[in-house]
Amino acid sequence: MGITKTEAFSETHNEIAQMMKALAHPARVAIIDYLLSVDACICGDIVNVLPLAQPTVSQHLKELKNAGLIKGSIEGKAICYCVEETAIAKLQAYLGKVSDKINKKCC
Amino acid sequence: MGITKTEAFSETHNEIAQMMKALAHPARVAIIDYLLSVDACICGDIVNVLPLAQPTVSQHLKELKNAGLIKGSIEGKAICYCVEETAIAKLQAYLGKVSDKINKKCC
DNA sequence: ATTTATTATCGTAATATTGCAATATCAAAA
DNA sequence: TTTTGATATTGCAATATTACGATAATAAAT
Repeated sequence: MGITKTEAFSETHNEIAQMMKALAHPARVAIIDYLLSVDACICGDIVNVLPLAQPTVSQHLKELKNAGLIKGSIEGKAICYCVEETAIAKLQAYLGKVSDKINKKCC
Repeated sequence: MGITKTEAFSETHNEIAQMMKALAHPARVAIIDYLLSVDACICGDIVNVLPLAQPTVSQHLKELKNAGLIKGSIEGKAICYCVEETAIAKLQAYLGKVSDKINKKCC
């Protein structure tokens, strides 16, 4: 099939999965890293930094935005992107809970 | 195409992406959660808990194992799975770094 | 040795993702 | 208003993922 049985899972599980999915591609991880490497919003040069064509980068940016991991504000003829704190915090919270629950009596 | 340009990205970015990908499906997040909900290794009933057929669950378990997120040890005619601390720690470390770098002078 | 219980693999269909060329859009600048 | 520069959208081909029925493999129990 290729279709995920979304309805069959809890909203939380779906939400976490969706954010993880946004980071499930090296290009998107690279984009996040690049946005953070400069300590300001980035307008422009994302495309020049990545080994991908402009439409492909645009697509990846869209996915990151849809998942709520970055936000973009129009700045003249360019668009400034930066990382969304909230989403990262959510992922951290989730992994924190996972980490807490390990160690108990397992393996 | 549908093929990721893996070689074009750093090893780190690829490694992070791969682990994120393992959690990029609600079924796999649910599996992790279930493994943690019982504070011991789980032999058996993973299939009964998930709304998916046995082959599908087996496939998801395989992906989690390949990504290093869980480990499984043969226990008689069953297999015991539990979450791999190391992988979770790596993801936490990554998100920690991301989180640290935000906040500076952005948006 | 057969049965039983549990997990893995194979094969396959349906859908999703990745990547890019071509093209469109949109706002500033000339 | 035409050009220019930056990003988005469309369309398409190649590959990946998801899901499951059928079947195999494995090890304990009978």
